[in-house]
Amino acid sequence: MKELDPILHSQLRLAVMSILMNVEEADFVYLKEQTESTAGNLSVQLDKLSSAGYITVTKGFVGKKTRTTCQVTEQGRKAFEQYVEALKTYLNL
Amino acid sequence: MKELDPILHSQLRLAVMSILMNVEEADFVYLKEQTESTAGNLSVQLDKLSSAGYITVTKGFVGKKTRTTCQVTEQGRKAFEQYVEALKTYLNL
DNA sequence: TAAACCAGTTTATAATATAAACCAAATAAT
DNA sequence: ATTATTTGGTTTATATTATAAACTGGTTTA
Repeated sequence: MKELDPILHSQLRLAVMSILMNVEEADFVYLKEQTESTAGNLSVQLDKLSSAGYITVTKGFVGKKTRTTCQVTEQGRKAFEQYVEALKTYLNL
Repeated sequence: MKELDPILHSQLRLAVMSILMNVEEADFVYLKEQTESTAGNLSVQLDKLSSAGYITVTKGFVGKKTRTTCQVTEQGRKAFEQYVEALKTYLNL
């Protein structure tokens, strides 16, 4: 039985990746809304995805307000697709 | 975003359920082989699935040797199917 | 200028997964 | 016959994880 990438096998990280797979980029606030997570949890999980090289996190400004935007990397895209393939063997899809 | 049942969102428990969904019953030794898990880990996770009402665990004998067999319950079957549906929204399937 | 707010980060805690250590019975070896 | 090994597990300890609570630094509002 195939291994399930532990970085992706986490509800919140998977939700984030799922969103980022379908969108050019997404910012912190948007991800927080969509995933209904707390800021702290989201912050931690974004760090993990970033450390794993699955996303890039860019801090910028919009006017005077900070804005943190995230994008999936090519590596992240691949990992996600492999995770999906592995899961299919578990789910009988 | 849908919640992912935490009882099923675990590699080993999911693997066990996946096997049990396709088979009338399976014993401890078989599950251990198929999942390539340690006996300790498997024992703990079977307990959790059992406590959740997702499987039944029956201890019997075959000759003089003990034999622990597992079957998925109707509740377990439903939970598994719902988990699959929930996951699909994450995986874009 | 103080109070409330926004966008996050850091830290503490609780839950989880996992393997190591253990146990009792059966079989094999000496 | 007695000791060693294997089988089929369970219990317990540990390391990792997920999560929320508490905090921070700047910003707008009153």
